[in-house]
Amino acid sequence: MTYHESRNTVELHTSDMCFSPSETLESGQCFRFSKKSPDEYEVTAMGKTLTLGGENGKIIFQNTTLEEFENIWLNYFDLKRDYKQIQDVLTANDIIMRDAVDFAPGIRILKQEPWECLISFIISQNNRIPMIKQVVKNLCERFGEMSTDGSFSFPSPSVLARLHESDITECKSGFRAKYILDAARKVESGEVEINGTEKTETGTLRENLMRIKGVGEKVADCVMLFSMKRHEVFPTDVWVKRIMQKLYLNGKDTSLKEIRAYAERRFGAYAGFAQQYLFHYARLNKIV
DNA sequence: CTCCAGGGATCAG
DNA sequence: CTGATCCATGGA
Repeated sequence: MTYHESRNTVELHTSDMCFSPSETLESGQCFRFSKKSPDEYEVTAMGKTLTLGGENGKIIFQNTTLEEFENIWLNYFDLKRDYKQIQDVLTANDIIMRDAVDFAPGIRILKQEPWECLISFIISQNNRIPMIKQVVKNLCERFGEMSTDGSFSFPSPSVLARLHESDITECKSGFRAKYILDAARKVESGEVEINGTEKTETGTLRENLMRIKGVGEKVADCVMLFSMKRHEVFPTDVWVKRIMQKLYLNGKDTSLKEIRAYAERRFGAYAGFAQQYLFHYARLNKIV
């Protein structure tokens, strides 16, 4: 992997072809991005707005510098990790995973900011991706701070904690407004720690997150996988449940708990990567 | 009109 | 502990 800067853009060259901006962004991990052209996405994250595009080993990062690329985007897109090795392990003796990986080999597991990720996945419950994006956008535009480039920051826990539930409902969050408020209060007060949790054991971290109203196992696992590098967890939603039952469990109706346990046993330390390949595969192929 | 969405809280058994 | 029902909102 090599990269170089020229005129406010950074070009990234990879030989393994395990990074696709579209596959990564469209795989349902993050919600503040938009498609600018068939091959260009605008992402707002880490307090920055980035435009990126390209496929097949050559990715262009616009509106950034070499320093910013190395300090922020390399980490955010998890570009230092060897995904070829992960795919090799997952697809060894697994024809199902072979198909899922081949369908979108360019998916990366992002390293998002925990607070934004937490609120995003609280909003995600019983909701659809376009609506989740809209609510997140509303929160940012109403309560975030506008930066010089005109984009909005994600509002901090202290800002949201001081709001009334009705302020949040106006962002079209529906019944989740009280959950967002509870999350803001518990993070703001320090009752639930979401930063500097690297040393916390995954099970303990999950229990802590679930002290927030509106955070169950699935939301907690998404937050841990997409913002805390807990790659051994296997967030089990309806899509993952359906595809696991269909492809791995002979179509037998199986509880979420059992599916999660089965997957964590089968995929081990790479369960989170497997989950993301399977989710994207199931959703875009409309597998029932 | 009805049905449902990257679930979870609540309540019944 | 497991299963059913409800939840705001908007698009199909």
